[in-house]
Amino acid sequence: MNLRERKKQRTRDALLRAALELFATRGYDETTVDDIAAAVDVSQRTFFRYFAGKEETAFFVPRLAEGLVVQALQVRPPDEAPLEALRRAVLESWDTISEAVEEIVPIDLHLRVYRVIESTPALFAAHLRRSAELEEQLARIIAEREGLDVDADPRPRIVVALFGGVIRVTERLWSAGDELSLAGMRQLTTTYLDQVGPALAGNWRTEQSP
Amino acid sequence: MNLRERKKQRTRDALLRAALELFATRGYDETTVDDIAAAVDVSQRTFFRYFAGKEETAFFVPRLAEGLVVQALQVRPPDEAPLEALRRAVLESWDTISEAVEEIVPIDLHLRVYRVIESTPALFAAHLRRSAELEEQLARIIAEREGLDVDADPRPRIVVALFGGVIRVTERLWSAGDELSLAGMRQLTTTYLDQVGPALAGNWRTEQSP
DNA sequence: AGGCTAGTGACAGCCACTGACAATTGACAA
DNA sequence: TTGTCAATTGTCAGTGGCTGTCACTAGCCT
Repeated sequence: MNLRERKKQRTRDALLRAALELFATRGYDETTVDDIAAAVDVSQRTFFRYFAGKEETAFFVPRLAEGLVVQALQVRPPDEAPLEALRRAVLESWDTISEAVEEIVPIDLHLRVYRVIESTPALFAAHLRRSAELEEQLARIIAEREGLDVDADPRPRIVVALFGGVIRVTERLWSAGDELSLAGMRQLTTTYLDQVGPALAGNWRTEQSP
Repeated sequence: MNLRERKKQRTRDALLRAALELFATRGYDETTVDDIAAAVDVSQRTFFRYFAGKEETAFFVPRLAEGLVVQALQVRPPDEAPLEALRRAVLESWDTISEAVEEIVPIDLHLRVYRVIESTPALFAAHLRRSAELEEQLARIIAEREGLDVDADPRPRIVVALFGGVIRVTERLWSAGDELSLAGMRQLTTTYLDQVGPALAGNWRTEQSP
């Protein structure tokens, strides 16, 4: 790796970390691109040469995570039921995420940023859009596993939509609570996914939720 | 109604219609607030006195629609199953929407704008966020119907998430196709909702989708 | 060593949006 | 009717995200 390359890499990482640190402490809207650039002592123009926009920095880790989920789902044994495959793919990817990112961004920092994402309208909206795109990818993979045509058969998209919905509900709850750890997220997710059956079956009034 | 009030109303409607017309023909990003203001011959500042932002104009009709859905769900007989109540509330609200809006915005214009919403990243993201907020409201109503505590029992949010997911899938399909009518939307929605059961049950490979 | 080029900074400009202040216009009472 | 008050509007200036342009500098390669 060149000196030039290394320098670029360092600038990029510095910008990223500075941005996330500022978002986590001061808030997203309260952080200007000039602030970020100043923290790394480069011009604002340089920031925009590394990132397409302020938003992109906030979604650096989520972006990596999405890639991991897709990969994980692709290697799931095809005889698993769709919901089961999705569940395992997500849980697996969380096992990998720390080591995949830690070098560049301390995952603890990301967890703080995640809270900012959930509580900042502009970021939350962007988050949902990214999720929608991810779900489209997942639906295609599921369809392929099952030997179906995504555009002809609604079922892959429906299952993924249900799964994504549950994930989003747990994300909200998790980020609103104070158990900000991967373990906590794991816990919440599994219990919520276990509720899918009960939620869709039977009469709620005759059965208690755990 | 005052002359003053009437004048305000007229300006507001004119801005709204001009904005939607421009979005539908030229595209959202290609339309500046100055364009909209100029089309109505008021200053840009006046536009911002009527609307919090460019985005707000694009979501005028959806906003009304959301209100109708909430209302419709609230008056559903409480002995209906949650998914059934949601389905009927939505279909009912679509019966009402035309007459509720037509005076201000031709519903045909809105359908064209809706396509813009789905195909413009910034608007699509905003749309998803609005949907998330609506789903939260619906979940609370469902919980109340069933005599449950939304924050203690996951099931209301899960059902609503599933329902919302299906709706969003159909919205995408509908806006991507060329049957841009309320009837077409209705049709798609009912058949997709009918697929929820099959999608979650049984083995996909042994059963065909209609 | 010297030419080449990627990376950068400085500057100008667009667009969404906001605050402040002055001018205008409708409302309402004397 | 007229004068006063309050609501509406336009103008101006400024902030922040983002982009194009251009000259300059620092690392690369022969």
